[in-house]
Amino acid sequence: MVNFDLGQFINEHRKAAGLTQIQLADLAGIGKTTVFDIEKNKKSVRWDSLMAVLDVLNIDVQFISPLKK
Amino acid sequence: MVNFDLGQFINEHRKAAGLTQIQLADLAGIGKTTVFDIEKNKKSVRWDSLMAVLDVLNIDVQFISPLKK
DNA sequence: TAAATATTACTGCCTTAGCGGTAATATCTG
DNA sequence: CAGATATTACCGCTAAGGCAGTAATATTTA
Repeated sequence: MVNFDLGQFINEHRKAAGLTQIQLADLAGIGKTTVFDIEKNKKSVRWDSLMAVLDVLNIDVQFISPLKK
Repeated sequence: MVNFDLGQFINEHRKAAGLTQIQLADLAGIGKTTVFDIEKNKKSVRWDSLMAVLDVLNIDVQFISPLKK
């Protein structure tokens, strides 16, 4: 997961879903600017904004640690 | 990953690491208030703040989707 | 129990993410 | 190519996240 390009990952999934940035923004309930920022790997976006996008694109998030849970 | 309690997950890892909230905040380069908010599952925190905490605690993030990568 | 430490909560200030509107490119499509 | 569509970029405004300081509880430890 080092240097993982989340922006590109999301971009690919958005296009695979046949959505424009504006459509994705509307579905996620956020602004188009934020979608653009996320795909450009802006790190200071809000966690819930990112989650909303991942949810629309059916992308799951997993937290892995040596202290397996 | 439905209804995953990230706040508690982080709380457990912080204690396993023997860190107080203030120590974790300092190591992550963020304020103690933010660490508190994260452990309380505040969703509107910034993505980079959360990442900084996960990094200190050696927790990896993985994004999973049907369109396997 | 008492003292020390940690967590939770609240306050006010400052910074900035998020936003829509707009426009300039870039890309797709007939 | 020309038109339509999409992406990228920039602009101010506003709401709210982040912060240190402080204090009230809660927890731990001697």
